[in-house]
Amino acid sequence: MPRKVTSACAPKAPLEERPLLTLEKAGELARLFDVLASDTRLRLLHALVRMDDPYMGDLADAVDMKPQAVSNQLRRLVDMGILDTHRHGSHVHYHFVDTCIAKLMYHGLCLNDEAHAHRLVSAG
Amino acid sequence: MPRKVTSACAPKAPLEERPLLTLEKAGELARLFDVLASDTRLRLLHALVRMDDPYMGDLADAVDMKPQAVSNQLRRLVDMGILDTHRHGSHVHYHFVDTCIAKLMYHGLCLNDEAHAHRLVSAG
DNA sequence: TCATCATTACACTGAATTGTGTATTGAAGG
DNA sequence: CCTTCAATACACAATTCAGTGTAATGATGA
Repeated sequence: MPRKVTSACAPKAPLEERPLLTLEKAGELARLFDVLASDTRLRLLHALVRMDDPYMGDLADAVDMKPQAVSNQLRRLVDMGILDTHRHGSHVHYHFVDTCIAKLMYHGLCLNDEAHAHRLVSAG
Repeated sequence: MPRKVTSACAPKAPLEERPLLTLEKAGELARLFDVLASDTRLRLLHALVRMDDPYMGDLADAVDMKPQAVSNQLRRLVDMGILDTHRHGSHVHYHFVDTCIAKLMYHGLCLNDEAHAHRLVSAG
């Protein structure tokens, strides 16, 4: 079995052709989106994309929040399998396990911009 | 006003090149993802993609939930600007305002599948 | 107008989440 | 060994949210 880093999402059957999401599948997916359903986590993830191998303190500075709060959220992201860590001296660095989550964030951002434009057009 | 369904998201600057999300922007985006951070809403949206112009009762049947609960969630989706409604007799039909949200769901689903495969490979 | 059914509004309960404050762990350096 | 600082664990208070049960609205048909 080839050891391959997934950076793109494999093409799958479109939504219309899939059987209705089971409760279990829907629950998994909901937990995934829930990761991105927080302004704090979104900003942390964005900071991670922008910075090069930052450690926790860097991220706390970037989002201007207390280390405890940032550590809490980062731990959630690690538990979810979104991020991974490695120590360097007394500092703990964070990095993405899979960049797909960033792509998802990007898609959401585009959609949000679209919605804004749409509203401006239709509502004036 | 031309009746046009927007189905593609405009290309934008990649995440790395954008300034760090402001609290406001991050909040908007978080609310967007929060819509998809619920197994019930995901299944309702999926049912909407699969069915042709369903009304509330259809959707309640599809997800096997009480009409009140379904109506609550649908109302949230309408308030968010994700769905729109039109009456047909005593029935209220729901449809997407913009299919981008479905694309986002699709991306999330792919990512979830990928993560599963990944886990199977690395953890055995 | 009246009866009936579909849909929605409203108040409520239980569960989950976030950031805070405090205490603890862990590593670097004298 | 001891001090110092980074990072985390833990309990707590405030907030948010989903589904339930009941009541109200709205349309259909006699």
